[in-house]
Amino acid sequence: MRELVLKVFSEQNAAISLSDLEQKFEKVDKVTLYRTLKTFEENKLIHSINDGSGSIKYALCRETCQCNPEDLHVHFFCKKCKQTYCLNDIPVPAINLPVHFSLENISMVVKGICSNCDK
Amino acid sequence: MRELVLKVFSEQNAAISLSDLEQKFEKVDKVTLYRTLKTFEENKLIHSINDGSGSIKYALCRETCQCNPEDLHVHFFCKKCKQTYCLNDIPVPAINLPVHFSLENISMVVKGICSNCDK
DNA sequence: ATAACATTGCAACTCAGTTGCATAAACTTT
DNA sequence: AAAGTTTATGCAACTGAGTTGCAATGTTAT
Repeated sequence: MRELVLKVFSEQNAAISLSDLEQKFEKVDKVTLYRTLKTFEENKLIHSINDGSGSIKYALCRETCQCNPEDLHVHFFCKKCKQTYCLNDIPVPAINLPVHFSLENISMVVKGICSNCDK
Repeated sequence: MRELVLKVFSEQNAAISLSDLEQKFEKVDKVTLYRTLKTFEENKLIHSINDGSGSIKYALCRETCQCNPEDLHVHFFCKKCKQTYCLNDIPVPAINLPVHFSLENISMVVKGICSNCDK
């Protein structure tokens, strides 16, 4: 099962939600896929993206990714096709936090229209 | 009712979720508060923040805010006190999107420990 | 073959957000 | 002031994502 899920991810260029996954496998239980995603996430094969759409999306991490702040990239949510994309080439800019604020993680999601839908 | 809700917001320095609000008014229906939040948001009195905690938080907009990309500031979610704060003084940095990507909105949420909990 | 462990599926639940409908309150118009 | 219209509130009920417990099935090691 995990191999199949991994295959789906590698063939996909947009991020995937649990229910997206469910629809790719008609006869697999949601819970199985849920747990697969959790396992993958724990092992840093995939990372989760909260794009504000109401469901958490997941996308493959790159080989070197340790999900540290310096590994993070910007995500893009297209309002038209409702897809979320990793902008792997755009790192999340560093932020100067106020004093005594520690940084563990940054999430940056841009909303707009993607190049495909813009035509 | 709306006046009371607005008062809660103005007395609060962290963002508030619907269920936070519910607890501030023991005998007001959740739906009323829900609709109040929606109305406030439409009229740009408050803005919503998706901090990944599972519930949408709201905080007062500043007088001049039109919720345009250039009005946006960074938000901070403290893992310890579970509060979300507007870092009003830290604007969301501009991003160079790939060609043909249009920008409508950016959300930037930093996770870590806030100055209060860091002591 | 048996025991130990891992994976899957079913049912059921939580919790946030949401909608419809009925009632109640507040204005408008005559 | 009475009748009508609009607006606000409350109740019930639902959706959809995410989650948990437990039983059944499959896999691996002894």
